[in-house]
Amino acid sequence: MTDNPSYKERKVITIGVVSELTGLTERQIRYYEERKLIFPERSPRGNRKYSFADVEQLVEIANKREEGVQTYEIRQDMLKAQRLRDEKRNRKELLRGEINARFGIQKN
Amino acid sequence: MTDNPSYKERKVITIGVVSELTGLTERQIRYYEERKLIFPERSPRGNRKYSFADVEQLVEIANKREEGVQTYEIRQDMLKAQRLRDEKRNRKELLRGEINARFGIQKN
DNA sequence: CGTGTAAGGAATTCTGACACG
DNA sequence: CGTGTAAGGAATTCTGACACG
Repeated sequence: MTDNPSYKERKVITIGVVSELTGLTERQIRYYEERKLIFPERSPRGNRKYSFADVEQLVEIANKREEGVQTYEIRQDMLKAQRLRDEKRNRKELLRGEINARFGIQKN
Repeated sequence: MTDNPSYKERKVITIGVVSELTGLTERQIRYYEERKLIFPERSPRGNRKYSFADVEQLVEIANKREEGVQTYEIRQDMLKAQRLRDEKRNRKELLRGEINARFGIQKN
């Protein structure tokens, strides 16, 4: 209620706390950012801030890494999943557009 | 899913971020703790950690303060609200007990 | 009472780099 | 490639205290 109720997405957690939460070292967390697996925000001074969603993402990355999956592969999988989500969304919009074309504009 | 999905209650936010989020100074935030209006956890070293629920609580406190309400009164209101919640819970349990006494133990 | 501030110290975080493998 | 570590600096946080009102 403060301003945005999506507690899961708000980037408010510092790297030290993320380290505690995930069991990863700060070095690892920064490295995964370098490999474009995670995208923290920055405070005015430059301190990284993560969301709970980021924390979960990091746990998944950690699991993959334990299985020996390289960061490059993890990134490829992420991109693929992203593409699938985008396509799905696009198909939905396309369908909506067709419906509107035939039956006219209507809310919802 | 990491371990506890209650993002709203997890105490993971440092005082600096809470200050940004609420607009309160760190001095004020610490003072409200001294007056028992807010109860952060502590990191191993002693750094305060707050939840989103705490942040919302602080915003409410800030509003009350702007209206001129003193911290003591705010605390009294909090305690009263807590008592009401407790009583409600107790009445519920009492009722459950009576039902069980008459109709025997049953789950739920 | 509620809040600002200067004080001193300890822990945090950041970046770039060297190391190993 | 993925991670550890020492390096140096800047920002963060903590406590206890003095100040004002």
